[in-house]
Amino acid sequence: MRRSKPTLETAEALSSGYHNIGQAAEATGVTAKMIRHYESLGLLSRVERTLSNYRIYSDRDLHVLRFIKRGRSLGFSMKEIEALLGLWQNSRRKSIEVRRLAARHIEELDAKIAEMQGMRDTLTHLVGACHGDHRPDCPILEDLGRSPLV
Amino acid sequence: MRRSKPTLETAEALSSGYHNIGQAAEATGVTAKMIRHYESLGLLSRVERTLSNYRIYSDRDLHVLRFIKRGRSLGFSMKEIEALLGLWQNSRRKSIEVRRLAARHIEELDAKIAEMQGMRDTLTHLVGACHGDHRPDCPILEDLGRSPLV
DNA sequence: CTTGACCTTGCCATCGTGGCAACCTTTAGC
DNA sequence: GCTAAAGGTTGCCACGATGGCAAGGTCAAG
Repeated sequence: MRRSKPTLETAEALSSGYHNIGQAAEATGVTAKMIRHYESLGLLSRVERTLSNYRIYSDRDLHVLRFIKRGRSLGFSMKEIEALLGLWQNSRRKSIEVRRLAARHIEELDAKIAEMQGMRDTLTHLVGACHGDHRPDCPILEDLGRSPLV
Repeated sequence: MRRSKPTLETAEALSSGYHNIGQAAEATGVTAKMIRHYESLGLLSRVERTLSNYRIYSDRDLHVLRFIKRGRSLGFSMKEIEALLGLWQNSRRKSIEVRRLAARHIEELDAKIAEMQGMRDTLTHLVGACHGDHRPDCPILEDLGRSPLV
């Protein structure tokens, strides 16, 4: 069974509201590479293909990609984003589940922030104590090299 | 040329101030795995071996391992630690080089902290606006799913 | 001599992303 | 219609720091 229009389907798709991966990348700010990656993670349901095997994306797919991008920019892991996407697409979700997930993420952020602030404060103190000239003496190295550390 | 004491060398080494990898790990809090890894990165100069191919570590090696561990706990990358170790072991170093390295690291920490605080603040706001009950409505998902985002 | 603890090397996995290679398809210019 | 450029396809390797596992060698105690 031969098609009357050999390989035109790509043009068809693009002119009827669909986008190829480059257009999707530009429209969402997600690189083509990562779009394929998210598909492989199962975050984009059943991506359609043209006759010539090009991926085509609907506006809904772009919406999902922006969702992922926004989730990443808020520091969510791919696993968390997967869960959030599931909730987003489930009209019978309970908002408390979303909030729990976000609250847990805030806790993780707070822990990391506190850890890094501790590093920064220690380093700031050490840098302040280092005269920083041509001489070798340096409290920073003394801290790092102090033996037992305990 | 045969040795008079066949494979005793390991015991010899351990009884003359040297440590095998397990002892070094326990003494420094660095896992045996990571000790080998740091060696492969060239951070531990020429690690000695016993006749039976066991690594043996001097007190100086343990000192280096503690230096690395402390550097990691301050958030330095392995590359930065490599540089710091070089300065530490160079008696003709200039303290300004050490301070520059540390100051740059503080800037990176500050940037990451600011980024994560931004995430946390946004999320805290969203979580505060989410009633978090059995209903599906949720400002968190609305933020993630808001189309153009812009 | 056996057993268990500990050492050796080497490979795979994580997580999110980038890069490259080899090859196929579409598009634009001539 | 041919050709070249642009852009799509898959697949593999890399990062950074760490963990895990497997297969084998070694050591110390019973």
